[in-house]
Amino acid sequence: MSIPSKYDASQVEDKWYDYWMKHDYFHSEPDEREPYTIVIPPPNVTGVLHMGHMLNNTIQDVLIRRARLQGKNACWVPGTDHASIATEAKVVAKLKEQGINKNDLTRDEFLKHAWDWTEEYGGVILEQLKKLGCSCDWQRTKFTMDEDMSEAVIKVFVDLYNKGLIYRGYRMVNWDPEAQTTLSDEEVNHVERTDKLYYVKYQIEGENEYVTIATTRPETILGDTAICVNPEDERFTHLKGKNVIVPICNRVVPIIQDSYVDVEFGTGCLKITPAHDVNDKEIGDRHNLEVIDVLNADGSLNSFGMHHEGKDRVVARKDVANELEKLGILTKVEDHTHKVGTSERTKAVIEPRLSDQWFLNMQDLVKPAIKAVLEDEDVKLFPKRFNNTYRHWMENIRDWNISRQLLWGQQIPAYYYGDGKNDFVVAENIEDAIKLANEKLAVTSSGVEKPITASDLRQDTDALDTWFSSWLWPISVFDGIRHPENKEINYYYPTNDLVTGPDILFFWVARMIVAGYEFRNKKPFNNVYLTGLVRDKQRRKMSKSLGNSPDALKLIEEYGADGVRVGLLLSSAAGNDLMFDEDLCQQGKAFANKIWNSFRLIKGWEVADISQPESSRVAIAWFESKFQETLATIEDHYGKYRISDVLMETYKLITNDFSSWLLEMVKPEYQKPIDSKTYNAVIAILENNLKLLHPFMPFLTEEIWQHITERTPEEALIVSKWPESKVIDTKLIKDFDFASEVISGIRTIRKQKNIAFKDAIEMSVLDSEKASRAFDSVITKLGNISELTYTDEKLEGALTFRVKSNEYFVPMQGSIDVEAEIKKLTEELNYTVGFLKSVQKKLSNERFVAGAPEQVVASEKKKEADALAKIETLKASLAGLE
RNA sequence: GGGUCAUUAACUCAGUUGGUUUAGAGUGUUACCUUGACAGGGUAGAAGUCACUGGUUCGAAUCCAGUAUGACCCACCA
Repeated sequence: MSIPSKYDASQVEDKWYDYWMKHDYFHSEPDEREPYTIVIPPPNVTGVLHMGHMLNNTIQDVLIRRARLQGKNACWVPGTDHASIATEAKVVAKLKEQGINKNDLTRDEFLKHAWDWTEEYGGVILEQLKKLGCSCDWQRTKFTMDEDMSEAVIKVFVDLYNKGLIYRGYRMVNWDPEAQTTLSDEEVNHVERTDKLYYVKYQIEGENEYVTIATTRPETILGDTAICVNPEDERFTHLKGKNVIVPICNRVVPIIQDSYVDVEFGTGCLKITPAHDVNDKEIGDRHNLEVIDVLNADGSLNSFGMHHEGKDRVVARKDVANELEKLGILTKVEDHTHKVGTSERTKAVIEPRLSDQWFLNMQDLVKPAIKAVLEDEDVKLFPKRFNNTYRHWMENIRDWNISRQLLWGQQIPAYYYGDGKNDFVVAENIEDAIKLANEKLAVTSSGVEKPITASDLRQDTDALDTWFSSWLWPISVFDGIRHPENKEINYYYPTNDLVTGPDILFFWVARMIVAGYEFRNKKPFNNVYLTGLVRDKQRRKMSKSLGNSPDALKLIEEYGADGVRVGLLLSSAAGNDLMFDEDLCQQGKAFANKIWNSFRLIKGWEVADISQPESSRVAIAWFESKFQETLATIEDHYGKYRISDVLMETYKLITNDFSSWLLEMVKPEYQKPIDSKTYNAVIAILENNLKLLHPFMPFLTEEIWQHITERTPEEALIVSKWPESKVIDTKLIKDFDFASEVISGIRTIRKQKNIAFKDAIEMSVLDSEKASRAFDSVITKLGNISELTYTDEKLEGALTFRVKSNEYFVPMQGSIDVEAEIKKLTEELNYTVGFLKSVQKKLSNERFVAGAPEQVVASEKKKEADALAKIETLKASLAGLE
């Protein structure tokens, strides 16, 4: 069989993915083995793969494949999130294109459209993950709106309501006028921008005097119900108890005093609009002020806007300002830079708005989750510094607004039966609701009227926040809410690792920990690996809006999934941002090709029943130790989630130790056969290398694995066994390092003198080091030394080089460039003398000798002795030349 | 306004509790060699006052304080 010299990923990747799928290697069922579980951070069902997904799913796949090789029962649960606000926005936009207005549709009609959309585009992203090589258990694919998942959400809502933790309240919430829904505090981003600050004077009732206030939002003047000053502010003491006239609407409102007002800011005089500002609302509550809401749900002014009614708030702002100017009471306009809340999803400017919403009281829920992370380290965050962020958020947590004025999501299971504020019941289904409603009526009303039936009940029209379903994800994918004692949840939960971006630490990670303790009394996962953001070369965040994110599938097409995976992981320390550069994928691709060709070389050898050369024997013994050393380092890195370090170690092992050294050492002469003992050992080594590499480059490694020899499906690499740790022969490794320096020396001389490798040379050694001779056969082979001899005295008229204090002589015919030799020796001497000085400086410092640990002093003395010995040989050589 | 993190070679990053050579890796770069594994491979080399200023110490890239620059997070000053 001839093997192509170029590795072609496109020919290989789909083949092996199908093969693994066909043999169910991604699928997991509970058994007696130790489980290793990851639940995927479910991407938006209608989303497409971007670089962030590629990064964190590659990491998850690395972890899961390694666990599988370690013989654990590896289970990676994939799925998607219904992402209520984002998906609904897309559906609404699509309907609009078709000339359909959402408001003309019934709830069921709209949901039908949304489901159609989900079925059409949903899951595209999961197909893309397959291209990346992700070994998810696809039989377990979940969607946050699956019937069982929704049931769990509803059950949890009812449970929390019955515990008194969920309540309905008329509160100031974040209103997104574009999506026309409320948002939780976490969904609001504060962005800096420069607006106008308008100074407006209000007339004091019955007097020809004015007070001036400053506002960025003149349109809300129409909702003013007071003017407020600081009671300490002497400039305004004379105004106490007086009223002012609100411009335009000419409402008479009181001047009140509250210490909230900052004397320094603006005019020191604050207009109070309780309906449109959180602080104003609080002040209003303290002073029993009227609340006048001037805005409609879409952000336009309502009838309180008078002749500005119907105008959008932004338009109205200018118009009102103009009107104020005409009235001659706009005294000043200046630029003002401040932070404005915007919607995370729609980017619309958020309006604080009073409305009836559902809230979850977080105060007590959060307690076990704080303890778990910060005190017990039951859940560990990587990198650890996120503990601080976590603490800050958790300790300052406020009640969670969980209702959304959306249709796409789990409908809130509250049923209203009357007009009163408390005429509702919360139940998992309508039957329970009827029962509960009747019970409640029997208690509250004296005369029993006719019993309530289904038609008397109206279900709350709001849906739940998306995160109210995804916070259950690690539990609900195993049906642990509905059936808390089922076999799966008991086996797979808590999961092992969670890999996600720090941007959803609050949205999701923290809330999952809360949910875990509340509903299972157990953490949802042991470790959280927070990846960095993927940035471009100019350090900009990769985002759709900037258009700087490369097309994931195109990258895979060009470099192969393995190449892209390697490219992404080559430089991504946990929690640090990743500067993505396509060149790294190119490096990944070249690496794949390199491994492919090393395999080609081995496969091309003819094997014969001949004796094993000493050089091969020792080379193999060395590599086996080197491999073990690397394996130990790798295990350590894995334990610390230093995934890119794992990859770099593996990369060096394969390109340096394996390809550049081992293969060169055991390579038979051209067109001569290799002995079977060496061949078999090299194959075994190659197989172990493939195992280390498989988590990173699953396709390439499986391809080579299957090329090495015929394998049954059970013998596939993906389900083979991770290499065992053995004792490391450190002496052998050290001896080899020494030998490799000798070989380097020979190569340097060959290069300087232009001696072709095919011309054998002699070499003799003055072995003051008493160096190990274990690798002499290797030195002879790789240096092409015809005769290696040990001598007691310097060899005149030869080229020399030194390793430590050993001297090596290569006799030369013809003249030697004495000048160059002297120069070289002098340079080396100077360096060594300089080095000696720095060591001696330390040693002559009494306080160092007295203060430093014995071990350190000893090592410094050894350095001194080594340097002195080397200087001696250098000086002697120089003297010989001159 | 509060907080977290970063700043080491041209680039991307290591450098673990201060002491294994006068700071490392991968990529890139330079010179030469090589067309019998390798969209290349090999060999050798160049390249860094470890952001800055002080301090602690026998000894600091590493610990402390401050400064500068950048990034991110949190926060209801109109």
